[in-house]
Amino acid sequence: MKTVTAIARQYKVSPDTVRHYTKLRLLYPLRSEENGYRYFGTADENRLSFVISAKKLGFTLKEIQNILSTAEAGDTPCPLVRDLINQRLVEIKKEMTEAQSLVARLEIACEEWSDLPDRVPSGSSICHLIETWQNHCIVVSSDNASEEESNEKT
Amino acid sequence: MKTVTAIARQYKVSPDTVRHYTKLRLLYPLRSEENGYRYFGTADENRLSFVISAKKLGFTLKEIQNILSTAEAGDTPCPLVRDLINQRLVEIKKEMTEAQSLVARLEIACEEWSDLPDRVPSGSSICHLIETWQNHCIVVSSDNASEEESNEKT
DNA sequence: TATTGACATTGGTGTAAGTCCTAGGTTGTA
DNA sequence: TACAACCTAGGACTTACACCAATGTCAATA
Repeated sequence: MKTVTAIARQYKVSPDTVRHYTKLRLLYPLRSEENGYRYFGTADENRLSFVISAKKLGFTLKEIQNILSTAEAGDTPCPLVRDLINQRLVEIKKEMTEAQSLVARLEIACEEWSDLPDRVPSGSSICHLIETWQNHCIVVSSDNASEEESNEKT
Repeated sequence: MKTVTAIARQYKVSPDTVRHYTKLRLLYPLRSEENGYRYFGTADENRLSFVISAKKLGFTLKEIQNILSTAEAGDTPCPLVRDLINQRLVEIKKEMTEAQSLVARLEIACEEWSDLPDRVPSGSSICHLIETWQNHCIVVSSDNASEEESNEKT
């Protein structure tokens, strides 16, 4: 049975985060009748571990809540939760691919930026970094002109 | 010269986001004297494009602000900004590696979860998903016990 | 035993990066 | 001229916390 700080330290999150998750019922520690302290057991440790990982995959706490309560019902995931997870997995894979190319571009742009020490601000283009960035962007932005995602209300 | 909605639509963000960035001086459109409308030129388009990408790499708007103003000073990046970028690049590469293994684990755990339809809640372990998750976690969590990152105040 | 220091509690405020809403002004097309 | 689709400002709401302040608890030590 661990206290807030103990479990927080172990999982490398802040005590405030642990309290926050407890408030949202992602964790449900025992409560000492005596002093009101929260005490966390191994079930909570496992939940916390899952929450942390799921967050890294971009799930919101609400979604994680959803997944956990379904999971703890003991049965198979309901189609809704299955879809939620699978959608997120597809998304994150896409994001990772994009991030990879962005990393590459930023590395190039940043290098070229510092390799052009005294180029005079040449009228139209003031910013070397952005300029270089755009140069290495052309391929990406051209197939950017396609359809897909909108920014409507859900 | 594009209006808020026009540029927002082009870069697949919300008009509110564009206004937000404008308020933070990440973009600086012309303002019509007549009706107060914001009008964005190609320089702003380039900035917006950079902001969006940088955000995907996990930079905060404040950091992006910082990078942009240094960059637009026309010279090479100051060591501070260089460090900022390089640190973030290192971090994101780490995060991506971790995310990859998390994706793999979640896929496995989720599959096994739905493949165990009617296992009776067996006393101690109520949750199939978490259980499976933990099983595939052991390797990771064992070298988790090392030193490194703390959660102190900066 | 008294006193530290490091913990615990609640409740409240602050932050980032937006979203959403209200209330009203503008523009362009039918 | 009416209507849809835009524009403005301002303020409230959201998520996932962080950071107080005031106060209570506990274990070790002087």
